[in-house]
Amino acid sequence: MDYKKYIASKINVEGVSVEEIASSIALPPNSQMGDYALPCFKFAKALRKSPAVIAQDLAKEISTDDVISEVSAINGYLNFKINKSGLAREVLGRIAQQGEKYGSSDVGAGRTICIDYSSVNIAKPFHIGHLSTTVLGSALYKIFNFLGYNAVGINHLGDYGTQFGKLISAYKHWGNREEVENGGIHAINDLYVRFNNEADEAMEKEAREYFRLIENGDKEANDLFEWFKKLTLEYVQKIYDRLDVHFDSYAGERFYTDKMQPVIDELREKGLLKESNGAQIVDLEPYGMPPCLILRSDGASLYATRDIAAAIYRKKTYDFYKCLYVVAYQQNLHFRQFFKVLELMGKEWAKDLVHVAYGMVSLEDGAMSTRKGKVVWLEDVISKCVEKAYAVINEKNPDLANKAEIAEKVGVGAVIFGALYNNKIKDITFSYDKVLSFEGETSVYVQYTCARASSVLEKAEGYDAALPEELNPTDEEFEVIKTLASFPEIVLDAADKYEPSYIARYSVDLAQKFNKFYFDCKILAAEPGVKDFRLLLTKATLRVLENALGLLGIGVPDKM
RNA sequence: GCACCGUUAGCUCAACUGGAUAGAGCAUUGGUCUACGGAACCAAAGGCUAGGGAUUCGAAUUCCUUACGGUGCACCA
Repeated sequence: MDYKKYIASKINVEGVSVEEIASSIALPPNSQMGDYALPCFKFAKALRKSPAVIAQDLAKEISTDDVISEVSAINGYLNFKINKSGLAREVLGRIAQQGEKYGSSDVGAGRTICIDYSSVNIAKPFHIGHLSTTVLGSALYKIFNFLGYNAVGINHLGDYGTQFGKLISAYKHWGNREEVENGGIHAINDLYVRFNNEADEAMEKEAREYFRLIENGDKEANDLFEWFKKLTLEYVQKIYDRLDVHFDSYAGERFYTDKMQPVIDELREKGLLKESNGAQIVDLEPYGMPPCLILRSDGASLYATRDIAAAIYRKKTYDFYKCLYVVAYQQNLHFRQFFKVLELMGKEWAKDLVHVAYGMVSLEDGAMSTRKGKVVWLEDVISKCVEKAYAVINEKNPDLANKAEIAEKVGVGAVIFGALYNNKIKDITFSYDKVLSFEGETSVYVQYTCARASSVLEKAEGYDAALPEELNPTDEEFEVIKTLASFPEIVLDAADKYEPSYIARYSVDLAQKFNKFYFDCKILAAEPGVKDFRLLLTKATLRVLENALGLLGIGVPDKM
């Protein structure tokens, strides 16, 4: 039940629609005032009465019922308290019935949403800079699916470019099969780094030649490239498995090689292409942007060319409702440019392309630099976190059966949660201290809350799942109930703003309220009727915390 | 130089999108149920929301401006 809408339907203000009123309804700063509030200031002009008088008049008109238990007017606000027993019954009933579907919806039914995220580069290991796009995109993928959309996860592989010519050149000079097989992606990366440090003019020339050979289908060059690609994908798949990240397509840059010419033809046909300093560009001066480069002066295509081709291909293939690009804000201009080019080409769907921009990751002593070896590899961060989780479990709960499995959930959860807890636009300074902190606003805190709840439920050994007619929740209980009730709205907001952090914060908020309840109210020792209610509340909280963390890709152990 | 983003407690961040007394965590100090898991709970202290102007009944939130920081601006992706 939508309480805002219900309340709005009872309020009659001349010339204002029910929807408008519903959207004006806010939550009071503290629950002594009420559960919902309508500020009456904006009606003052139209009604030619003071807000305080309006609120008082409205308060007189509205009768209480089995939903609204109290109406009051304070300082121009119309405050509502809702029937606690009714809300508690309704919410707990719904969670019990919907279970892991609680919070989901069918608002997205029939709509496809493409999400381009993670987009690994072939031959480059994952460092913490890749974490944001991967877990943000993955969370959005899960959230949109949860809301009934058909989400399509796309890993737009970075598998095209002169760097692969460099890599082959480096391999031919310094590498060998055995070393690469054993060393995997890091061995490949070392070769690439060495090329950048040591290559002379001759090798640079050779690299360009190798790249040309890949393009022209040369067998040896392509076999090497495919081998590097295979090793890369095997390596990243292990990380994706641990992070619970999935894709429906791995169509990367190379996939669009033969799809760019039609784009160039179309641009030329529509008179958008212009020559400038030997290159082919789309002039974006009228829109206050630098030109978008389509072809280099040597005729080669560019980043934007492929992205335009990819967008057209995705529209044709998936007929998306929206297409998201989860890419750092560094590339803001690039997205604005090629979105504009598509618009100029007459693609009315260009408005459905969204750059979901997020902040950058740096190290405490400055920006990361692969060449200087100033990098933090993602697999190292994950291992350290899992190791620490294992150590803590060993200390606090040495007799647990499946410690390694639990440590994996806790450690990996901390890595994901740390990347999703803040607004995505904020820059992050990576520090092990922060990631390894297991107290306060962390996934570990939420998981711990779940373990407590599980433990209580286990000890309860059965209870009456039917709620008594009349519940009189305490303040602590009611705070939990209200928070449980708001989950579906939080999921919608998170999708609307492309902000998984809303869900991460919600999970901490719910856990805090539950812990307060847990501390203040005895569950197992409570009198029979109350005990059943509290157990149901505990079970519902556990369910919703699992749903929330699940949307972020974080598992919940029942003991830890 | 131009454009975009950011600036809130000692630190890291919130603030339901313009609403009531700006809230959490960490760190500091002091406390807590003879426990259903102390990875918890409570409390104290900590704020001219970077500065200035404007709009509004009402601004951390919108607009203008200044400062500081980040990012980007033609053949890399």
